[in-house]
Amino acid sequence: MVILASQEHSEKHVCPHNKEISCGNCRLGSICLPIALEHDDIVKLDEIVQRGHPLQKGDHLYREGDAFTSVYAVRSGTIKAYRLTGDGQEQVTGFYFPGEIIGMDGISKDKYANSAKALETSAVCEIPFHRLEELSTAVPSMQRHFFQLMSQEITTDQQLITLLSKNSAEERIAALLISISARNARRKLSRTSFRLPMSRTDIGNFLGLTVETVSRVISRFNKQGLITVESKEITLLDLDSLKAIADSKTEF
Amino acid sequence: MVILASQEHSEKHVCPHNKEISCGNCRLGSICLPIALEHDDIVKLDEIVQRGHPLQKGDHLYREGDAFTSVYAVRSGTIKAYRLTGDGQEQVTGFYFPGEIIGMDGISKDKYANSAKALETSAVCEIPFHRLEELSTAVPSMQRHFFQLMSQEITTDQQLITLLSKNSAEERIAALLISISARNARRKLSRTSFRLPMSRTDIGNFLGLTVETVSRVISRFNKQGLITVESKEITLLDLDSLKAIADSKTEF
DNA sequence: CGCCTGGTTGAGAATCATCAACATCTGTGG
DNA sequence: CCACAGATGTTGATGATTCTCAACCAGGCG
Repeated sequence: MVILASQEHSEKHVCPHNKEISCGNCRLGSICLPIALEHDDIVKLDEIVQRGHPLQKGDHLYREGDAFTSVYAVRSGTIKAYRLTGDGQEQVTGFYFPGEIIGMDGISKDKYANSAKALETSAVCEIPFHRLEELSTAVPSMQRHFFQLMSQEITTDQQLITLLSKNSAEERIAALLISISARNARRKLSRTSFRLPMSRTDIGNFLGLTVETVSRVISRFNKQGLITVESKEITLLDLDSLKAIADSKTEF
Repeated sequence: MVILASQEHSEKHVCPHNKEISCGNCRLGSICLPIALEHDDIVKLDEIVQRGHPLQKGDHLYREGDAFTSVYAVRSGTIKAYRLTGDGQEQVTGFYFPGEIIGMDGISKDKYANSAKALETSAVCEIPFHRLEELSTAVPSMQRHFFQLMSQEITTDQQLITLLSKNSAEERIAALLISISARNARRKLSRTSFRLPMSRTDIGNFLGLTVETVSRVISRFNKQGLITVESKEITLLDLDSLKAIADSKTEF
């Protein structure tokens, strides 16, 4: 809160909801596009990126099956990606924080394989894919970077596969907390204290657990003095222990 | 066996182990590269693809952590991708059949995130990535296609996530059998009768189950008359029921 | 021939899901 | 501003699916 307020004062043009932001001065720039682009290339990128698009909590960015047109960089807020199983159950496939790219699953079939929904008020940069393709052809470092982003998504998904396949409820939840913590750190936010933007149901859904189990494990972590919980506000008191639990057998 | 033998007679130059094969006459062509490439472009692709590379059962194509240089198209045989968890356990992340591409996980960090190991005698086409990048820059349809391949890998991984997160042991195994059946069909092989190239351990590892459960479920399917099993030879007797089990709640 | 890996089958244990009751939070309208 | 309703979260008791441990079997290779 304090952080946001101070930013609004000191960096008027970098407010996440300000349309006049550009890739060149975006404070997330080095996260979502950490490439050594020439000035001219950044200008080209700026030209194709469509900003604005403020989403209210619960708004959909796109839905599973919609025609694929764009990928999106999250600028502020949090986006949840999910798909529906045969019987209409939800499977959360990822949470996307500022600086992360969402929508790349749509490329292969020309329609989105997931739905994307704002968990809180959020802003995104829309990047029309056909323009991105053109730019990638023209600017090899852009192509390379986009290949890398997609590859990253693959490895992230594979980590989740491993988590779901091998780890206990406690390990999964510890891993999620650590993951959020690390992603906060990347954005220069607190590594130990944050607000969970998603519901317990979403957490369970993402980690392949029921709400009840999520609730119980979080309570247990709380009692064990590993974390402090106040509804969605979380403080990680013992990062090392949590890491140990998350990586489980790593240690020895 | 019979199929292979007849192919060797009728199509000498299309034998999977024949180095003189080219992308233009590869009988998998339309699977691994289903693009409308111009003749000239196919020639260019041919120039960068390195064939040969016969792998014996157990041979590694690359190992987790190796410097990333190439992606590979499986030409014959089966490749298993896996990563090691903290404590050295294996997590199988995928099985790759002829016509499928493996290694794209290595792009993001310039080193492979998985190890790739031949489950039987296999042949692959090596595609040096920096050459592929150049070709992608020069030939937009090639770039597009490669984006699609990576996106495909993402959606495949997400399907596995859903499977691991929501489905019972029976559902997972039915889904795997159906998946293999479908991939066989794509290669014009039998949809109902095939040899499983992987061990029960690998199956369990892939599906997040123990060997024992895999064995029990397969036995049960056998007793129920859904399949016939003779060690690794599988015949799917009731494809529809299996599909129903795999999609589980889809039906109603 | 016998060892060793891989696979099958059984019995008991453990984790997590399910069912159910209750608490808390949110936001809406009086 | 309070009261209330619906959604969200917590906690408890019970049960099912799957894991673990263990014995045994089969087949391939030296």
